[in-house]
Amino acid sequence: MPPNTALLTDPSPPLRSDSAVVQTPAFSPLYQQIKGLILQSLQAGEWKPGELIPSEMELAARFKVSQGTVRKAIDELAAENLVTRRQGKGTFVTTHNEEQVQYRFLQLHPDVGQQQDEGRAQRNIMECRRMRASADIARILGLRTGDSVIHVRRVLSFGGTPTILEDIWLPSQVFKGLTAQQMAHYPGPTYAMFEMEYGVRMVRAEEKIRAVLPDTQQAQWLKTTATTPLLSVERVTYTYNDKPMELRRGLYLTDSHHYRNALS
Amino acid sequence: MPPNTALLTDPSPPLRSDSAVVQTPAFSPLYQQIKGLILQSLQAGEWKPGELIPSEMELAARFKVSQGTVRKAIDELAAENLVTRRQGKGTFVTTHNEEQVQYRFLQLHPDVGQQQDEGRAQRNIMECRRMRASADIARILGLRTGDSVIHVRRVLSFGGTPTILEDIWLPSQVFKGLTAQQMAHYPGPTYAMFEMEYGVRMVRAEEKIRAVLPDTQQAQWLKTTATTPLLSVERVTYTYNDKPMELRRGLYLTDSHHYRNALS
DNA sequence: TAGTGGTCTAGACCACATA
DNA sequence: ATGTGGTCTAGACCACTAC
Repeated sequence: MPPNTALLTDPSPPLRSDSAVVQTPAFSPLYQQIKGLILQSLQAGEWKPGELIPSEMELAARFKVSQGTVRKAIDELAAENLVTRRQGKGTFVTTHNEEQVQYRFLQLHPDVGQQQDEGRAQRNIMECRRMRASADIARILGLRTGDSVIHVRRVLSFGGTPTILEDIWLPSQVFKGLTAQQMAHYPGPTYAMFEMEYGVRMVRAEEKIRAVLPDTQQAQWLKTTATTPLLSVERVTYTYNDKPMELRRGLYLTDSHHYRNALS
Repeated sequence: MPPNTALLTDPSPPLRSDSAVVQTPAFSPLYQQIKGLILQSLQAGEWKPGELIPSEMELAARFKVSQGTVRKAIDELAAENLVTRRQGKGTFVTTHNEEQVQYRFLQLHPDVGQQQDEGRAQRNIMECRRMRASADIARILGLRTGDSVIHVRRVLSFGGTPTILEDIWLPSQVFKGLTAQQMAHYPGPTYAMFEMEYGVRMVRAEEKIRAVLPDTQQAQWLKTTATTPLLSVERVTYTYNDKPMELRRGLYLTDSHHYRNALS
């Protein structure tokens, strides 16, 4: 069988939404096409977060390619943290819940002490209501100015010390009916709640970090002074297809915590 | 040929310096062993930064394994940025020089403007001399308190604006004879100079970030005020075998720049 | 045209988990 | 005992680069 023609019988239109870059005649290796098809199934919710996806052999049969090709496709998905392989058990859809790697996107760590003790952060929801998106928030979320968004403001405390003040904006259309109760009482990461309650899987994020001083109101919320410098962390969180689904603007108190980053 | 026995004829002692974790009888896949051998050659300087390493076929013949096994070993080295593959040309030892990805470890980006215009940063060396390592610097660099280290203090300016104040500590034994002239006048990243002049390849780094206020002296150097919050970035840079070879403590002015980070 | 890395296949066997 | 992913091999062909 000639390569690169196998999947043209598949009823999926050639939606190559990679980027706006002009590509050469769009050569795409077979395993990339397979990866795209698996991605579509993930997006469509055929397999839900935490669930087992079909074995490599099954997928190979389904797509009429060799197991090795499916393997390479899954390898890339695993490298992007979209699925998780477990030897002897199978391949699972990655979830923000029930891993030891909870709080994947939170890089703030205590200066001393064992591990991510953040699991038991106290959440204080100060606000949770719909509003109209300002121009810059709309732009970042890919909405139009004035579109409805949900605004959440909360304080996270570790060991009784207020440490993170966060403003979160979410598109109302997707997170319809989100309440302060949900934000406060869901056991586990907020992103796990988004998966369970709204079927939204956050797969990656980008952060811009600065040093700032809080205004008096912010300083009060964090029980600190207006002369205590804070980390300003703006996070844009993306779901499938590089679609932005959340904007967070956080202020981190770094007296006894630090933001950790590994470079390679 | 039974797998996992192929390389025992090689004159390399089983230096498995992975971690202090107790491992099960130390099963190691063939490709990992190959990876280790290639790594040893990189460390030993058999192939220098920027140079072409032997083709997959040659390495396969040398190690008496299949090309596919060598490929998997190189795949991992490429994923760790230790080598760079270029289709049709070969596999090259990654260098901090002569890439478009210069300044690999510098995450500070201008808020506006095209790309990493940082290439033409002005470097102002304020200090470069040997000193005795304090307890905490010695600990971080894996030295003993009082061992000789070279201390460099410099200011980086972008477009005429002082933006980064950095203190750098390096083990004197390795960077013997480093001068302020070298630090100031080498064209290209400092890490490229370390490769060329001292044969030290920095392969990864870890950063701890906080928000701080400068003291009056630091504020003067950055031509700012003592009430302007700054990013404090402590970077430990590692060469092969997870050996720490540099400590940097930087203060970043984030008025018109931000620290960027991608999470996945 | 020759050589490189990149893709694809097929089959064998190993390690791990579960029943 | 069975099924999963993990490793290893061998060979074929493709795409890119250089000569």
